[in-house]
Amino acid sequence: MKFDLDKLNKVFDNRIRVGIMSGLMVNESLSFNDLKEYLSLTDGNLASHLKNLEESQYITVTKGFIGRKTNTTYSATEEGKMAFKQHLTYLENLIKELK
Amino acid sequence: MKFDLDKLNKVFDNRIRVGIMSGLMVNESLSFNDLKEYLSLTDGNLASHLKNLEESQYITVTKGFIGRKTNTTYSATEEGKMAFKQHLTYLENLIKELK
DNA sequence: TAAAAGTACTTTGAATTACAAAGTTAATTA
DNA sequence: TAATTAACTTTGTAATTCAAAGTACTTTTA
Repeated sequence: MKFDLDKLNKVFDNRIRVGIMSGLMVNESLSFNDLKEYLSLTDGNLASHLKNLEESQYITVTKGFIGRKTNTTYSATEEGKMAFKQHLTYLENLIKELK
Repeated sequence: MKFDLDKLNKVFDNRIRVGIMSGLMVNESLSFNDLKEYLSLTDGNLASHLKNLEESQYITVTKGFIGRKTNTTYSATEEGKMAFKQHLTYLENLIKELK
């Protein structure tokens, strides 16, 4: 039997990106500061993981305002949601096998 | 709400180590070559991930023979099994929340 | 109106991690 | 005795991760 490593998505091989994605699966969108607080990260670290997810086309970025303050929000794309679900499904199957 | 990153075990933040552990959850023990074939890895890469898991005390190493050939086998420790289960349980809860 | 603070980054640099490839040791089989 | 096998270790490079500092722009506060 072979274990197909490629079924586990490399993008999600990181706890922070898993955290971002699960936030964005439950919430239609989250702001930079929401995510920063949600995950207790520094600006730079958060920004770099968001960039990674954006480059993978798993999230989209929308720049807007709340009142007069800038407000950037992030949402999971359909592709991102599917990829994340697939990743979790594969892990879920692992779990089942182990029981 | 906060996402507790520490509930996701850093040791399992890697596909190869997840693969090794799930192999060792299902099989009482596996040889170096079993694992090498199971995961399609080079010797060096496999050895380094095994070392990581051993240092984390999640697996044990037993050096023996099959006939006259050397045969090293690896097994998950109780601690390793628990840690891996906990990791997967936390992911499982994530999955549930997303449904 | 000048200074301080907030938002959302980017840049820099260091530390850690991952990985392939080659080398090693010791036994074994052709 | 030469080649093969097992299980590594070493070496070196590339990629990843992360904090901290810097930036640009706007807004609020003193």
